[in-house]
Amino acid sequence: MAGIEEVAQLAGVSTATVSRALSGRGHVSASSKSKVLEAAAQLGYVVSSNASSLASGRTRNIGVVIPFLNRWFFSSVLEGAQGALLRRGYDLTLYNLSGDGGERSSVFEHFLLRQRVDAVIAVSLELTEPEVTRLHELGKPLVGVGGPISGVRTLTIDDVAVARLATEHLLALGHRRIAHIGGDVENDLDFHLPTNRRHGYEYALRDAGVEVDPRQFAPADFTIRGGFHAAKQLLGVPHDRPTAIFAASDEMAIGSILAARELGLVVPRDVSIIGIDDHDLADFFGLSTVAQFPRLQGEKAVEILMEQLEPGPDAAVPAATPLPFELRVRSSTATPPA
Amino acid sequence: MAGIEEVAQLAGVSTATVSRALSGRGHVSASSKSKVLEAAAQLGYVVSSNASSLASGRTRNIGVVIPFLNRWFFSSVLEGAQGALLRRGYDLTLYNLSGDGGERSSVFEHFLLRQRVDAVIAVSLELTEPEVTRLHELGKPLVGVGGPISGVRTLTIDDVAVARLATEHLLALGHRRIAHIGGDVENDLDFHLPTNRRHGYEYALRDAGVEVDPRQFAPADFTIRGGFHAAKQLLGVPHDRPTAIFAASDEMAIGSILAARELGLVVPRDVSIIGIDDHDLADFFGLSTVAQFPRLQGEKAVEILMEQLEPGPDAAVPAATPLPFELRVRSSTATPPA
DNA sequence: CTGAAAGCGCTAACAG
DNA sequence: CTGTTAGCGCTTTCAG
Repeated sequence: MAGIEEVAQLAGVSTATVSRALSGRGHVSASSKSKVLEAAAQLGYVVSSNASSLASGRTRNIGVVIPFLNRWFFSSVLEGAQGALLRRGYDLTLYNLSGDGGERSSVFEHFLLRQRVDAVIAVSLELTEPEVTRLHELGKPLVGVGGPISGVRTLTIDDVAVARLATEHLLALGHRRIAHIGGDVENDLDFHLPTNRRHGYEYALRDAGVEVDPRQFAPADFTIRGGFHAAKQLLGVPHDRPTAIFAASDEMAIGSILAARELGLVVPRDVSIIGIDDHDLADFFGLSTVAQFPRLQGEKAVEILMEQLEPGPDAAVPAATPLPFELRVRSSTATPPA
Repeated sequence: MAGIEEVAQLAGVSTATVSRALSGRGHVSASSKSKVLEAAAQLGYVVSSNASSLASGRTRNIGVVIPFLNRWFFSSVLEGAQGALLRRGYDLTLYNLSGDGGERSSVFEHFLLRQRVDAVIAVSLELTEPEVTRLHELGKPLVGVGGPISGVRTLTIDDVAVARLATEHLLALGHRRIAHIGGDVENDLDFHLPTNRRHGYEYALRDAGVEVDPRQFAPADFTIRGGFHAAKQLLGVPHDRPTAIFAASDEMAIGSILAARELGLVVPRDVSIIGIDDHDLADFFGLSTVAQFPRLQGEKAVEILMEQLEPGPDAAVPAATPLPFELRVRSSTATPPA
């Protein structure tokens, strides 16, 4: 491992100049710069991130705290963030808080405070007041994705609007008996999301003059299996079966499609089904859905942090830009049976 | 942020003693230790990882290089590794090489050389000779999971044996016309895996005196969709339809189940289907499979590295322990139709 | 634009 | 068992 000194010697300049040339901060003449670059390349020199961090106080490393790795939304956000960081020369250190409070507090009390990260991205985690405060005290920017954190810049789609759009799609097709599979409010890390989606559904119905029937709601856990069982309940009734189901996630919607099939129902002839996400499998199942773009959300989170960490000339944090979503109509929705 | 000096002062000892007490290396009297611990707790002191790393040469951080985040096997390995590291006080920095060679070389030439990691776990990546050499030169231990890297300790299930077991399960039930959905050798990052599984399948057939028929093979990309299309081909033939399908992954097996259903075939009455993995969804689909345990593989990779990084008294790297796998018979396999 | 030099906060000999 | 002290390798004032 060549050190900065060797590079300086080979380039015929001081270590200070090498540092400036390589990091881009401070002015260096073009000729010095090219000499340094060449010398560094020749020696295969790479800065020691520790020495650099210690001296500068910046780590070029971002912490991502995330509750699941094996769910589409989460892995997509992670992928987006990782890619965006890699492009900017940043590392990503991962904290997967699948577990209990013990793991969680250890991450906050130990890991994040080790000065190993410049900033934190919290995905679908409702941080507590002290957790947020602690990070702020350390001067670490924090941005949330997917769960509202009070007092913190957070990227979330407008869940109410998304759910409303999905429901309105069904209403426009002529459906009136529309069931909803949503989250189990008791058991969710982030109870806002299912609640908001349910509200969007209810607003849409009311606006259309359709009464909200609590029997047309079934809770599930956002998985295919959960959606399957919930849909079985909803579709298994002997009378007044719903003609459509709006599921709060694509996975539950896919479970619903499978449940419908098992009950001998043809989708969309006998029942229409729509979800939210535009999951990898949505296209395969011909599922109509409202797409959100989690990868983009991960990338955007990085952009926001970068503007705080390395304020550019183009200034101005793009305030609360609303996140995009988009209705994708496929073959799981149609007019209700006559 | 309190520093080590303040802790030393409060505890009435030197910084060296604080360092020793907190890191556990070197002897410290019980009384000093408890004073230090208390002082540290009181001040909310946490070591600066950079300063510590710079001085000691150890980072307590492991790099994980992985090609996918959104596939069950990969996210499970990652989860296992993350958990095991967290428990030991290590961080995990993630390098997701979904992309082309550019990204890849940048990770190897830049990121991994920044001295930010003590060791590397490479998941299903065939590292090139120079990449391995480079890491070795730096004295960074390296362990592979899931793809054979020449000259490197690698954790992989015995793919031949696993495939053989799955196939033998079908043979034992009385099947003779057994199709196989495997990898597309052209397009795989790791072509060994599909090849080995195909070999296992063929060996099992031969040992049972069944001729291998190349028309009973269909390539796919390890996804549900891919398995669906491949199975359609295999099951759609008008004559001599296979009575069983062995898919090289559960996702492809699930695709096959869906394809069979669409063709009006009842599983397992008309066709038996078995996969490999024990994917999250396997149970839901009643899929018989050979379970591998990717989480465990991630954890084990960490253990191996730890023994190199912090050689314990219990010494001895547990050499090439074979990884466990296990036949799980559910409801997708049965005797062939009469 | 460039160089000299003072640390960044901790660890690891080395003495004692 | 504990304190003293010299760095770890780089960045960044501060002069020039």
